[in-house]
Amino acid sequence: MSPKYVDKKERIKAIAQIALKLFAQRGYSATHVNQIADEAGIGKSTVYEYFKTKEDLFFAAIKEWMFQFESQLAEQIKDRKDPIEKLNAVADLTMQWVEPMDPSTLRLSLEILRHSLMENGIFRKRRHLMKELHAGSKHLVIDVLLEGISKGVFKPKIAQDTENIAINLLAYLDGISLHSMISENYIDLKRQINFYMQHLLQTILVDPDLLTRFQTEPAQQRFLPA
Amino acid sequence: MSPKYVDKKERIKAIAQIALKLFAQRGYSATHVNQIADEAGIGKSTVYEYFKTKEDLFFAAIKEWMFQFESQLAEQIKDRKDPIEKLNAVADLTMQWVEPMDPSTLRLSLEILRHSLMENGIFRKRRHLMKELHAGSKHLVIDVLLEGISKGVFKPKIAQDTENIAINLLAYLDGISLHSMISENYIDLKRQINFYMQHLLQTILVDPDLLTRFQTEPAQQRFLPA
DNA sequence: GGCTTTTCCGACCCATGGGTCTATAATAAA
DNA sequence: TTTATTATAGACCCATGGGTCGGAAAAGCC
Repeated sequence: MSPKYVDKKERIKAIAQIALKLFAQRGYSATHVNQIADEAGIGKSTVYEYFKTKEDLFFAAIKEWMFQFESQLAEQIKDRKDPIEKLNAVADLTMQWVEPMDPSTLRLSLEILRHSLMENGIFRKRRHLMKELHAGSKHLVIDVLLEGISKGVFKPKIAQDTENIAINLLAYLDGISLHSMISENYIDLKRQINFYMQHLLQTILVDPDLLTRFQTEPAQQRFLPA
Repeated sequence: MSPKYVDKKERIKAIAQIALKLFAQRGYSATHVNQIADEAGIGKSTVYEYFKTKEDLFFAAIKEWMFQFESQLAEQIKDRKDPIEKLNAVADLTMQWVEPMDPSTLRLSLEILRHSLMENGIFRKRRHLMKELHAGSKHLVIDVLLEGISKGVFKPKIAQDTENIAINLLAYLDGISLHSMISENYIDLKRQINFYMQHLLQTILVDPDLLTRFQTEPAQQRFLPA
């Protein structure tokens, strides 16, 4: 039943994943540590063996969520060679996550937002830890940008701005995803993202003609459902 | 201290207003009935004299919030004569509520969203009561539309669609407000609303030339901050 | 087979906070 | 002034759920 040496990292990850599922279903305060332990088939005390508090567990769960995104992103980037295509991978992956319109995704996003906004929200208290949650994806994007520069596809002078560009892109994708999830009727996610990517590429591409390579349709703005 | 006969309606409203303030500050579960009672300068039991449960109180608070919007809307509509101007009043008022970027507004909106989405959310349980929350504003808009028709400004054939049009307008304003609050940087609320109103008016106006009367600037789309 | 270290968990603790009960204060009416 | 009625709140109840503790079970090591 109880092997003497356990891979703690693995165990923490497993518990966090189960917690993530429940938090996504019921929200933070309606999910009890007991339920998480039950779902994991272990005792509540065991959960507390690996996490100091419920808040820690929640934070770890969200971290796990973001890490999943990050590693999928790394995967996708690895699979493409063209820097433009690699940049596109970020947008594609975002759409893959949002598109299924899984309410869990929306619930989790709201929960994160809530805990960032509320006086005593968990992410409010740990603002200093939040950076590192985004750091992974950010660096992936930065690397793509740098690679693009060295390959002569992106303008050399953006080199000093890679971090800002990465942040802007990821923040935009976060924002537009949330919006899209909240009101599915009003936003054509693909068009919106296309629109942003166009502007971004126009700014950073050495040869704007390359734009046509990925842009499949004219990004006319349409907000209202037909 | 305690007069024998109290205006219950008034008292309910007063308590709901105080509750609203606290809910907006801390969110539902972090606001305790005790705090509400303290803030109101009354005992907790007194609160329970007027509300059966905390959930009832929350619901009443949100109702109060929406009622405030509704009565301000009624006010503004009364003050204008032109049907187009009256329709505009809805958009104007929405902007007035959202513009100050009061975090409370965002927090309340999120809380409502949350309780509509979560498995055991308060608004989930009372879906049947939700209609009546929106009914007031909806009917104000419907009346404006009907008035516009009878004055020959709006097309007669929209008469059968007034309710759908009203719902669409109010839902759009809800959605775009939320979006605007969430990511202040990306959305020019005025332009977005302008854009919607243009389309709406184009659809319902008898004489499209009247459009220029209210449209002050070309609604070019700009998403990215300059 | 002992001995030690690590893992696990059932039982417990206790603060919290939603909700109730009841005695008391207020006051309109007689 | 008395009385009936209503308003109020302090004290209480108790379920809930986060968090702790101490001991048992497992397993590596000799």
